[in-house]
Amino acid sequence: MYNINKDLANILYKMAAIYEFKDDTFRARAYERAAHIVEDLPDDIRNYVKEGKLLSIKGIGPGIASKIEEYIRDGKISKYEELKKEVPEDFIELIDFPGIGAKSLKKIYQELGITTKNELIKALKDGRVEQLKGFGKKKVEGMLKAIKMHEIAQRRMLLWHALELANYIVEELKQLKEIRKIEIAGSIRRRKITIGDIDILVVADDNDRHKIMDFFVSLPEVKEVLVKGDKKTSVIIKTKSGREKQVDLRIFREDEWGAALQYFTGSKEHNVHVREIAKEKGLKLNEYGVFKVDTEEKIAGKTEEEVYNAIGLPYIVPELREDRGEIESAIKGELPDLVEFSDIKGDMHVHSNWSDGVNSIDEIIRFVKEKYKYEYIVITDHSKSQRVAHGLDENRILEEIEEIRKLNKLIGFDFIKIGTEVDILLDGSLDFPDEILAKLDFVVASVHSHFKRDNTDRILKAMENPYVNVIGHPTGRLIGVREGYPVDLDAVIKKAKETGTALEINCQPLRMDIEDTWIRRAVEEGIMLAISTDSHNLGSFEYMKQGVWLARRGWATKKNILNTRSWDEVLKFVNEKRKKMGGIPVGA
DNA sequence: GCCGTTTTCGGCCCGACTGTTTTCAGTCG
Repeated sequence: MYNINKDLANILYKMAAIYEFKDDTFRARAYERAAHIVEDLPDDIRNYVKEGKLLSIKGIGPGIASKIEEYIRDGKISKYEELKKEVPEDFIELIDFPGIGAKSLKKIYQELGITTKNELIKALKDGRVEQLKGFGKKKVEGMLKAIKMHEIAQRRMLLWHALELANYIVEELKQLKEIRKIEIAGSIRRRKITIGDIDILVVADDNDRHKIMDFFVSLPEVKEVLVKGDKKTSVIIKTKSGREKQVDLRIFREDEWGAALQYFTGSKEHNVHVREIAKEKGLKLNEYGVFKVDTEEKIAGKTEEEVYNAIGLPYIVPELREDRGEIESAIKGELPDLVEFSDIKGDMHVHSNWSDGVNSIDEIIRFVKEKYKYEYIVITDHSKSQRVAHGLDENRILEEIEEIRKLNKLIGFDFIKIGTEVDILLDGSLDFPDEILAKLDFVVASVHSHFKRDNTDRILKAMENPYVNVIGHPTGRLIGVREGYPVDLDAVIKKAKETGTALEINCQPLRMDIEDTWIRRAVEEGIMLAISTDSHNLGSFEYMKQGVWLARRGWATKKNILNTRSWDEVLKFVNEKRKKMGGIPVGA
């Protein structure tokens, strides 16, 4: 999906970097904050401008607002064009490399006249930088390493993979009996869909710190030690699949645990906001506890609840900690009661070997009934246009319906519901005629072709079909592989509300589609969401958990999620739409 | 550049680690 917000945010980030270079730290911070806000907006920034609401966004004042307006009007920001001339082009990028700071770059620029990345690398290697006052051998090595490492840091890992890696390290560390508590913090704990690095926190006695850190750096997967102290150690881990990731380990005392967890779970923006509130109340919050500023007396720190309560807030779950209004809601006592995995009653998007799934329906039944407490599974094999996926034609799906009826009879109840993932064709019509769709219990409709064009019209038309219950993976994006196709999700949400159609939260690690900010918009509009695994094999059913996490990051409660309902209630949802849009009710 | 039930000016989160230093600046998260 083409997104002007992301482009604008990028420029604001670059302006922040330039101000950092110019030693204008606070202005840099303001731009960085604004960039972050723009990036997070669910709605197109142009709508805020149109409605004159730009200045009502906290963190955007008259200065940045006028630059945003200029960007929308002229496609550029003249101040940025001006600033770019003051800083070598390569350096704007280099400032954001972890391990290289604006101050060092500035000194190298001023004293050596270096302006490009390649010249910089050369000067670092031939000893010119090392001669500068304040620089030395180690520092030069560090900068070279930072340039090399940048690529690793840029390649963010998918949540599911990062979690597997983090869990493995946790299991290794648990061998040490000196570790009394251990927890994964950072963006993994907040369940962000991609992960930069891994933060692990432990509780141990002061005397055991060295032993733990020594053990940590000696793990066979550790490729490089970046820093090693007795409170904090950072390493680069290389996984069997060749992926490299930074892992930080920090050790705390028992009575600091809650403050440490709170601090290192972040987000940075959430923490800054929380600490501002603490400050207003004459309190100081750091990773060791909550303290009274005047007397230095420690008043909280053992648990996260205690930390939040000490500064007058209720506990805020990690998934909400992004400074997207959760603190204001917490103050008002209006935090949502988020959906949980245990609320899930079924999976509404599953492929069997009738199309491109690996397993037979029988195998799926046995596996799912054993492992999950679901009341139903909807089998949604592909329709005929998906030739590569062995999509079913009209005859084959009728055969599949018969097979499912037989299998349900064997287990004594209708555990398997009959569905399809029907292709939305180029003109917005569907790959099955209504007569076939009317025979099914549940219909997922998805776009699988023409990813370059704006697909809003196709999706809106598909939603008007009385038998379409969910729009599958609404944007079609594959994280780090393919941008989503252009689609106006605001229009889709509006149509969903109008027609009684749900939107999917697709749990596949590469998809995680739709994103949290859009889920939140859907929740605000009161439309229904279905968390679905889109499973093609038995292992994929486990992804339901990360779909629930994503929904939680979008502030979804149980009532927003269609598959927290019993099948009778789902049928009501299906039949309401069929009635409203002129279709035949299920089973009629 | 942004923000404000102590402020429209004067603040802007806070501590660990490293390297280059003899007490601290730079950088990170």
